[in-house]
Amino acid sequence: MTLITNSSPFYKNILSTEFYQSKDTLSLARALLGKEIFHETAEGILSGIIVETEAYLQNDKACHAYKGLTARNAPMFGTAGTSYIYFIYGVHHCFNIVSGPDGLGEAILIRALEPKTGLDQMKKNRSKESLKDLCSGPGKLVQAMAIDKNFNGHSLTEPPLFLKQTMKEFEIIETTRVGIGKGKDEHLPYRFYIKGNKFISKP
DNA sequence: GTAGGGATAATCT
DNA sequence: GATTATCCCTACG
Repeated sequence: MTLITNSSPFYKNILSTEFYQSKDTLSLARALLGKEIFHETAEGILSGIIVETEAYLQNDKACHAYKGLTARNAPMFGTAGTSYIYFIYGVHHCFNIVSGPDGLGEAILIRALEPKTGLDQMKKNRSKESLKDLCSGPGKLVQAMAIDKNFNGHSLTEPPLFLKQTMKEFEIIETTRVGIGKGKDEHLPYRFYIKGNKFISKP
């Protein structure tokens, strides 16, 4: 295993707290597209580029924080740029990036990644061979990237789990969110993805 | 290739 | 006791 020190070029271009705090949640959901998530694990480095996001705002009925602070959603009220991870359907975890000022319960769900680094390890984690099956959904990417609930509340400006700038260029498609029930603000156009990218969870 | 439904448990009422 | 920001397998064209 390669030893990486804090002065390594590998840590250049890590997105700072200022990046997350300088935007409202909808703007950040767009800005996160094209950024690359890295996870340093014992089995090596895993990474993927964010190709699909969904925003959840405080005054939005589908938001976990809509009814206020609880034990589960507490990280959503913390500092922008920390992670919020929850368990859903008794089966899957979902990975979110907290947004908005402290005390406001907003976050962005990461719905899909384009796998980049550590492809063999991701295939093992997922028991799938096709690249399209590795990260094309919120539950899938958490499994592929070996993210677990211990990262709930982790600052994404620090290893071993962090985001970096990339040079990617693309067009953004805006549409409605996935899996939102009736009467829960399901019509809001809070889902964003990279036009033409084949690694999104659905068109 | 697509549609339908079951799995499964933390969280909140 | 109901609900849930999902995934995967099976059945059928």
